[in-house]
Order: sequence, then structure tokens, then C-alpha cells
Amino acid sequence: MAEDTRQRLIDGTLDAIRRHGIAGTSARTIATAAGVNQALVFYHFGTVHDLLKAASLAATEARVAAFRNRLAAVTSLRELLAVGRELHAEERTLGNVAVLAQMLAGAQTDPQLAAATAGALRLWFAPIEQALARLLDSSPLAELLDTRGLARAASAAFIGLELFEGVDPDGAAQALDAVERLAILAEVVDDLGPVARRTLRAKLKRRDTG
Amino acid sequence: MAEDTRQRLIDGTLDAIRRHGIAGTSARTIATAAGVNQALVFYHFGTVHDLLKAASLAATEARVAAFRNRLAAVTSLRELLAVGRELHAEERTLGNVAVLAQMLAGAQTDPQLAAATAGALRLWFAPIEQALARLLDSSPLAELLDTRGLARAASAAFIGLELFEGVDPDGAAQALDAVERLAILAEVVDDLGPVARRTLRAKLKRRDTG
DNA sequence: GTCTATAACGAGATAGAC
DNA sequence: GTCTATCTCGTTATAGAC
Repeated sequence: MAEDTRQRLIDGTLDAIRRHGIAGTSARTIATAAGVNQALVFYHFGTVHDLLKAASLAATEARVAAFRNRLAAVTSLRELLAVGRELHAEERTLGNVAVLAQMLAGAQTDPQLAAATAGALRLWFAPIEQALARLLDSSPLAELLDTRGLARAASAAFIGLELFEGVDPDGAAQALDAVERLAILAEVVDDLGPVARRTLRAKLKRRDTG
Repeated sequence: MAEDTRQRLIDGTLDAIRRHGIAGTSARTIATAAGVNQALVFYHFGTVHDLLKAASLAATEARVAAFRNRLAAVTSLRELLAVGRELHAEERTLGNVAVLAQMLAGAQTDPQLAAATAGALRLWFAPIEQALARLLDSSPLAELLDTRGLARAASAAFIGLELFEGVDPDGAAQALDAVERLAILAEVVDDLGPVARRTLRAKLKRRDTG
């Protein structure tokens, strides 16, 4: 069946990227992973590049869909980080963020791939931004922080961490732990009493106008 | 001269990675960029992989050396971030972090490259960690934060941002701005009066024992 | 140390049988 | 829609002249 073959090729592409990286992914390795004939890559998708684009979009969509509900249930920064930990743990077996990272690397020198990868990456932004906005809207810091930018920064940082994990798992674990401690601190600060808040406001104002 | 040729090959490798990415870097593209014969890649470095390792190490060493002094002069979180901005700006023209990112992507599926890339990445850790430790040692938060882990997290995050920049410059700029605002906030918090500090300590203690 | 030439193979892509 | 066969080119790597 045609639809079945298309799906097998997409799955095979993701498999090939996970196993061989973007540099080692070819029509042949994809076809082998998919268990189909090599010529079908070109029949169904035209070029290897177009298949890469379709696959990374599909993988990211699936991954974001699986996390949208969890992100929507988050009510604190620590919970948000816990979801990040979950994602990180699942990625060790699934490796879809790893695929996105490989695509990102490949996209650096290819405008077409860049557009597609930027699009895939953007799928993460909205749910993360909403989660951030939700846990900040009762905070006095909300007006100061840019949830749009923070969601992008967090996504990019996470991908960097996934790449780091691949070459230094211990270092990556240390990094995640350190960020978690930072988040605990942030929550405590956010939870300060009215006196401290006023001090904070005054200091910030002084800095703005100074 | 032999040493000259080796250097040209290393420079050519970096050039090739920047222009074609890790996927498009071959003995031929390297030799073309270096202006030398293709066979010399194998004469001087044995394999393309070994040349990649040598080049990424050399590039990172040079980049870290150029920033060590600047990092050592940092006395506040904002200054640290300013150095990060500088690095980011210079990277747009030099692209050595981009090389490291490409190596990192290639290293995900190759244990040998992984070891070499982890080693190169580690060169960034010490100076960043020292800068963090220096600006935290007068802070009441020092005991709470893990500078080792934070230095690793910051390095990984920065590489993620460089990759993001390659596919979405506007988004990357937003992300950097948001992080900068966060840093301003962190400094103000760190600069709170003794009353707020005591509150903070109490809250943290309660959380630890709770 | 550097060159040319070449072996051996994998790459993207297509033609054409079925 | 799927297959085999094939073209053309780029790949790593080596042999051997200079």
C-alpha cells in the first residue's frame, strides 16, 4: 500500500538518523531501515532532502502532541522542570529530540532544511510558552520576563543538552541537576513576602531609570 | 613545509565544516578549502576522522584562549552574559562554536568522535566555572548552587542557541534578550537586603527539611 | 613531502520491466 | 506502486612516480 510505504519510509528515516546521524543518512540506509526498496524514496518523496523534512516534522509533531497535556498540567517551575526531566529520560529510548538536533545540524548549511527545521522547532514553542505564562501570571515578575523569548531559549538549551548527553552523559546529568537547583531557588524568590517584593520592585525601578 | 601543510589542513577542515557542515565535509572539500592535494589528508592525519578530531580541538583551544582573559575579568552576572553576547556576535563571523556544534552532531553516532568532542567541550568548562564561582562567592546563594553543573549547562545551552541561530536568527535574538532580562532579575535578587536574605534562608531551610 | 592515478565503493537519481 | 539495473559522481584510501 502506498500510504503504508510512505509511513515506513518516514519511520525508517528517523531510525537512520538516530543510528547513523545526519551525515550517515542516505537513501540506502533509509531504505534498509524501512525494509523497502531504495528507489521508493525517490518515487514517494522526490529527493532525500524532502523525505528528511517530512520525517522531522512528523517526529516533532508526535513528540509535542505526547507532551502537550503534560505541559498544560504544569503549575510550578519545578513541575515544568520535572516534565523536562521526563522528556529527557524518554528521549534516551525514543530519540526524537536527537533527530531534531541532527536536523538542526544539517540545516545550518542548507536553507531549505533550515526552514523546515525551524518550523519543526517552533512546534515546541507554543506549549512551553503557555506553561511559562501560566506559572508566571500570578507572579510579580511576570511583567519583567519575556515568556516568548524564554520558551525559545529553553527549547534551544534543551537541544544543546541532548547533544551534550550524547558525548558526556555524566556531565549532562550534572548540568540538569544544577538547573533544577536553580529552579528551586527561583521558586523561593517568587514566593517572597510583600516586603521583599517591594524592595525588589524599587531596585528594579532604580535600575531601569538609572 | 610539513608543519605548514598540517596547519593548512586543519584550517581547511574548519572552513569546510563551517561551509558544508559535518555531513558535507570530506577529504576533498577539506583539501580544496586548504588549497592542498587531497592525498595529503591521509598522509598527515591517516583518516578524515582523525583530522576532524585534531581540528575541533585546535579550534576550541584557540577560541577558549581568546576568551579566558575576558571571562577572568567578569565580576557580575550581567558582565558574564555580556561576554556571552560578545562571543555570540564574534561567532557569526568566526564560527568556531558552530564547528563544535557540527562535531557534536557527528559525535552522536561515533564513539571516537564523541570522546574527542567531549574533550574539546570540556575546555570551556573550567574558565566558565571559575567565573561563576567568583561572582557567587560573595553571595549567600553560593552554597546552594553547583557551579560545576551550571558551567556545563551554560555551555550546552549556548551551543543549542548557536544551532538555533542558524535556522532562526530572530528567534535566537529573542531568546538571548529573554535570558539577559532573567539575569538582571537574578542580580537584583542577589542584592537583596539582610531581611530578605533571612527570609530566603528560612524558606530554603524549610524546603530542605520538609 | 607532495604529486597523479586508480581501486573499491556508496551516493543521488533515473529508466524501464513488471 | 514496486522492482532491477544502471548512470554518474563523490567518497575513502592506497600505490607509486617524483
